[in-house]
Amino acid sequence: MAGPLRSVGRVALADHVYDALYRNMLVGTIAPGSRLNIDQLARDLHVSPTPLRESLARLEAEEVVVKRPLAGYLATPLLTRTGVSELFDVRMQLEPWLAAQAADAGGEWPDDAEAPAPDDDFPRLAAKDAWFHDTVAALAGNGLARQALRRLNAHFHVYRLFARQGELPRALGGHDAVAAAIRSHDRTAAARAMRRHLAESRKQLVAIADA
Amino acid sequence: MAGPLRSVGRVALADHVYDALYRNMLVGTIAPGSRLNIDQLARDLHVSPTPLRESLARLEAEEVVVKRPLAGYLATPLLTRTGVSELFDVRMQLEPWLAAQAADAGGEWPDDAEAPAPDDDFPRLAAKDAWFHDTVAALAGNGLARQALRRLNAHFHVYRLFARQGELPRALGGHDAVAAAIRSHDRTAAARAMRRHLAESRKQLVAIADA
DNA sequence: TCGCACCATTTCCAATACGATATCTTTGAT
DNA sequence: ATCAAAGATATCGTATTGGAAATGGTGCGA
Repeated sequence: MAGPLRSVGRVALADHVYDALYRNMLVGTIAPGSRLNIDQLARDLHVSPTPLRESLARLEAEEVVVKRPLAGYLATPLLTRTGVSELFDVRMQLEPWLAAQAADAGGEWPDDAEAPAPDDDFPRLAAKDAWFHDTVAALAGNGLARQALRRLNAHFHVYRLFARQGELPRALGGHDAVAAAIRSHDRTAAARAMRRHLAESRKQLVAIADA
Repeated sequence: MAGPLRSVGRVALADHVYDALYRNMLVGTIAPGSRLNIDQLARDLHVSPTPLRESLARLEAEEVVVKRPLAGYLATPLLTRTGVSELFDVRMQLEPWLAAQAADAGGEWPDDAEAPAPDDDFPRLAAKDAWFHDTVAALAGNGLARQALRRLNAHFHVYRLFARQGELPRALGGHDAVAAAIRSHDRTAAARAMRRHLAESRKQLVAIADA
């Protein structure tokens, strides 16, 4: 017996390859805009081209890489200033609403929330940031919205921009206010706190992203 | 000048396979929830398994198919009532705003807009619906929002639901009002018209989708 | 010196075959 | 009829091949 028990962990090799590529692009081992040589990557990751191509297809669907037909894949270039602007315009439409929904919902803000620490490195900060926003979406109870938000890869783009400047985000303190509002089930306060947090992040990012 | 001119047409076979699968799922040749046998599909489409796996990986990232590791791919099941509800909640956050932005923007509503006709079949209606909403997003000038909207695959899910009932959507008349408001650059009217249109569609769909 | 065309190399893309492993189905026993 | 085991089937990853296109470098000509 033991039931399905299937979704404990991923089993497909392509999923691990996907994670490896994603992480390497996040931390800059694979630079934005650089070409992705399939054969070379296959050697480096010790896999055959097949799961690699599969991973790249998925990454392409998420706009983490771009595909030039018959010319290979590229790591998606850094967001320009207008790109940052567009990204935060979309987030501004979704996330305050999600925060409000989360405050309404019955669920409670998890206790094991680890606040971003000053000595966190980029990957850890990115993970915590992604976790925070994803948790808000999860509490809101709209799976599709959560997916849509996830697919924006906001933390991915944001942290690559920070990494270029060697600068660290200052706006992550805003997480507390949002969490507090959700905990006290205050709809409008949650939306407002999220709006403030996003506006803060946006301000710092447009200053970083030129062009 | 003249630019690369490269993206005139797709060249990768996997892209054609992707389109074929998508279309077959839209019109019901591949039923919702049915299994997708890779070898069989490869024979039917006269391609090798290689581009098929790539296409399926992309479709999986877009949630058009679901992957059960070591057990193959499934055509995504029909949206349940809560799924429809979630979908339209997200659209309600994005599309009225996009319509308002489109009304603000300098661009004009294209003349060659073909209104949905009563004798259109499902694929044609789905195409026109998708075109309409995508055009609004395009005029809004936010490429990321447009992508995010596209990735929701709203018309895909909606038309599969209609197809099951053999029923045709009644709410497509609302397109006119939105287009008119955009043409006259009336922000609030555009948003309101889009909101009405979505509410109308939603009403008809939740009636169709049980569970 | 600069631009352009040409050519060789590299790379992508698809096809094919095979082995290992997990799942699905069917058969058979209780 | 229910359950379990065994065979059949499919997925998954590997390895390799060949063709076609794009890239990068070289040399010629203006």
